[in-house]
Amino acid sequence: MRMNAGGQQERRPRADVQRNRAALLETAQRHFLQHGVGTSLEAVAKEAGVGPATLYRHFPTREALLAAVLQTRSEEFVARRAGIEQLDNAAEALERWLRAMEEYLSAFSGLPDPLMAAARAQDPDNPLTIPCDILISATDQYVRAAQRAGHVRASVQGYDLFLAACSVAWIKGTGTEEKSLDRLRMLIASGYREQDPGA
Amino acid sequence: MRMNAGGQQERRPRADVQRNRAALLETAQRHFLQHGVGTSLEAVAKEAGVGPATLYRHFPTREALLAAVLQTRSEEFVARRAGIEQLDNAAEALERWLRAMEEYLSAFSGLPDPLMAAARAQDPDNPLTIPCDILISATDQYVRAAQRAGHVRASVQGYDLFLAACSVAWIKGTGTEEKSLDRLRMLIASGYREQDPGA
DNA sequence: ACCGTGTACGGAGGCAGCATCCGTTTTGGG
DNA sequence: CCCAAAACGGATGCTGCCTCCGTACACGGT
Repeated sequence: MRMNAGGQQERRPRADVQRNRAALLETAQRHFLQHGVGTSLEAVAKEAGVGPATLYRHFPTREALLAAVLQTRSEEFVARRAGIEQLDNAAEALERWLRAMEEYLSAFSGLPDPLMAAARAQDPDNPLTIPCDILISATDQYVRAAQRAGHVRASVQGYDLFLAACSVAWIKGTGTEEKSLDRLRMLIASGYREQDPGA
Repeated sequence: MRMNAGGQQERRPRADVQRNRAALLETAQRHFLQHGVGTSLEAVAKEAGVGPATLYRHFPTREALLAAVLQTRSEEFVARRAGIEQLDNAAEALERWLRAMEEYLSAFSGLPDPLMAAARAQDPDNPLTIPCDILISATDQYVRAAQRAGHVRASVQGYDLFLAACSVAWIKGTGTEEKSLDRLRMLIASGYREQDPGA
């Protein structure tokens, strides 16, 4: 008899459960991309071909659905991170990481809001808390490395740049044009970079 | 006979209209302060002692109500601006202006979103467009003055710092603690300030 | 003081989205 | 093939948005 870690009976997951879950994730991702994180969950359920109750059974809250969709998206993201970690230039690694994170955060319009809420509350029941903490601690790593190499001011913390990336992602989500965003990114970069003393 | 600018008959505004409008504005401000810009308009109407239709007749959209409430709030704001303009230190004037604007923008949680939408769309029908444009052009003034005095990098535009202020206000609205906000403000200030060449 | 006009009011109602309950269907092990 | 457990999904109640339309009230004139 199948047993799980807790010593209870284990059954192979039912086929319809997996099917529905996959359909929901796929549809939800499309709707999040198109209409932002505030999209109608009823519409998602209908388009996925399930009733509303099925959606809520799989994902009790909007945040849970969001976290699950982000999970599927994070594969590409971690691959990108692996590429970044091979860089020996800590300053460029930080820069690329921030950009990657910003793109991740602006995947769906409105995504930064629930993420910030999760980052603040530290509620273990909020499914977004974990991905959020990962982002913050990773940023801190890159910042420390760049600081050791003398590229970043000592007063800067990883969390600060996480906030900055969230900000840029938020602004991006409001539809601001790319040119303005670029100038804002430059402004932030000027803010955290150690001024070159050899000039 | 009373005439208005268009040459049409003019009547003194009815007493109940003014009363209702004032009650709505007062109640709306309280609700915006307490629950953010997304607060229930039905609840506002009920607490102001009027029907929903009366609210919508006075303020056809949520943005219209928001703009009217902001209007009443802006008196204190312009007074503050008058105080700033008397400063002869352009760098400090800019700094104080940015801080004043940030506080104005974070008066109600969620306020930056509709404001950014108005800033982007430039829709003349959106009642938030005008206050928004005022903020942007004022920021530009302060930036130019500070640049003439050599305190701010030439690459920085007023709109950039408007965006930055919106960002900080947005983050503030998500409930981030003041300590983190201060570090973010420092980061931004380091970003726009001209590095002192005499060091 | 009263009256008529036109302006403003507000309850009722249609609509959309959220979240849940419970009778029914599906699934897969025995 | 059967049956118990598991999952499904339509129906439902709720809240908030916004509008329509019959009613009440305020104001200017007499």
